[in-house]
Amino acid sequence: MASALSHNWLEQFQGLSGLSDDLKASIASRAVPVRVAGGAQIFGPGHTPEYMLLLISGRIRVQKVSEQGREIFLYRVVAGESCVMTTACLLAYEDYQAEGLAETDVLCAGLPRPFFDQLLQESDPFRRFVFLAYSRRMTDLFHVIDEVVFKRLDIRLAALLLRLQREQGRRLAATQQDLANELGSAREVVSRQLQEFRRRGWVELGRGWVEILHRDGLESLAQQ
Amino acid sequence: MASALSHNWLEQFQGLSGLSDDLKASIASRAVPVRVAGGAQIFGPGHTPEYMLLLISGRIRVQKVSEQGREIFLYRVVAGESCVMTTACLLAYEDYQAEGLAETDVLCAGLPRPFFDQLLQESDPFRRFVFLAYSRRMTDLFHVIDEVVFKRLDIRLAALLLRLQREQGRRLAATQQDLANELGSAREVVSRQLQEFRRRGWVELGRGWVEILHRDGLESLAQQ
DNA sequence: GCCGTTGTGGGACTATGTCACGGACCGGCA
DNA sequence: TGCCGGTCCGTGACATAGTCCCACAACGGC
Repeated sequence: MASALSHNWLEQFQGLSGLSDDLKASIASRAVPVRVAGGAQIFGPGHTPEYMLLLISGRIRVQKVSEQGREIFLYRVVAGESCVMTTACLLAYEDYQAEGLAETDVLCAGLPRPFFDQLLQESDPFRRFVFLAYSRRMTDLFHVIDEVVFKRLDIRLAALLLRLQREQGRRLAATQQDLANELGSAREVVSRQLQEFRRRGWVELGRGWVEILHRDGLESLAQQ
Repeated sequence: MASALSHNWLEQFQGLSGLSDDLKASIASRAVPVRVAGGAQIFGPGHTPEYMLLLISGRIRVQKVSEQGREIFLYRVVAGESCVMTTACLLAYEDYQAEGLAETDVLCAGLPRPFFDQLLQESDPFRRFVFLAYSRRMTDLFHVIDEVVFKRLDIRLAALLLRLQREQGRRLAATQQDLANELGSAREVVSRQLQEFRRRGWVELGRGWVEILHRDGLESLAQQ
């Protein structure tokens, strides 16, 4: 099984580079490959994982969904990071009211619970790695709260478009519903706001895409 | 110094009751009393604590403040809990965009950083205690996001009044500004909403207080 | 082509946040 | 006692955001 993981996958995890060679070898031999198809749920209500997951490739989107079906994006786990929510599920027994979705096909190294415990006990750097991951996510959540509570939607939308542009290039493949979900808002609101951006000549719109014409306008708005 | 802590303060920390007697004795001997006056900041931008704090008495309010001065309450640390944000400051080096205020005079047992590391290494229950505290706070933050993004303000206000009533009794000592800060909203909005509750006969209002007349109305609203 | 599904635009209304103002209440002080 | 400044509260007018509803265009399967 473990042979399905490339021999040096551990190297991409920054915080784990400080581990002793012994420990690295031990992790490499005990880690189990975990594959998840794009679109599948990795954790969520009634879905407790058995391994601590270290993300080797792919993206995991962590979000919250309301009873009425509105969504909000919380943070994204990318290659080289661990999924602390699965860690949290392993360690505590709280019910998590958030869900993690594989945005793409995902490959993880899974550390079985007892081995994870052992690592926490034996390795100072490993502990630091886990706690740092926790702290990062808390910081992400603080940021979400800050945006949602204190920032205006046009500013947040402009910032989102700029972020997506950095990832995808000038032409963004996203429906207005996708954008609304990312922001925790409603499609209609995003639609109206995009119209306003279009009137100002900042973007062009189409079915399922947004094209950025003038970054400057968006940027001056976003940095407020 | 340590003599200023009562000999059995450790007992009120549920998760630590599973520690060996040796370890308990060791903690008791190494813990340092940390006192903070009501109103003072315990952590915040540019304020890194030197100890992991176990809260023996008093309350800590963790909140976020916007540039325009609006506030939102995130969670509260009460006696028998640890302050994970100080833990986070100890372990990681992230900048925390939240602040912790002593709501009352506060007495903590402070564990020095090296001793804290040692405990994490040696004690399974202690690790569990720390991780559980982290997970609780993440859950709290999820809850805040859920409320802020998806719930209507009248529902949140009703729930807040009911919570405060459980803590304070029928007559709540709080200005409308206090309530607004708790919710991350504006005083005027809270004012208008309270007027509506008054028109319905659910509350009576005064300068600096709110009196609950009919829990039922508030409850039926709050549980939506 | 037809047709169901999805995505977009927009009108009407409600909910929430902001700004501005005045008035009520409070404690200190002459 | 009456004045006075600070704090707290109520409210109108307006801006922003969310909800509900409907029309229609684009798309894909047939």
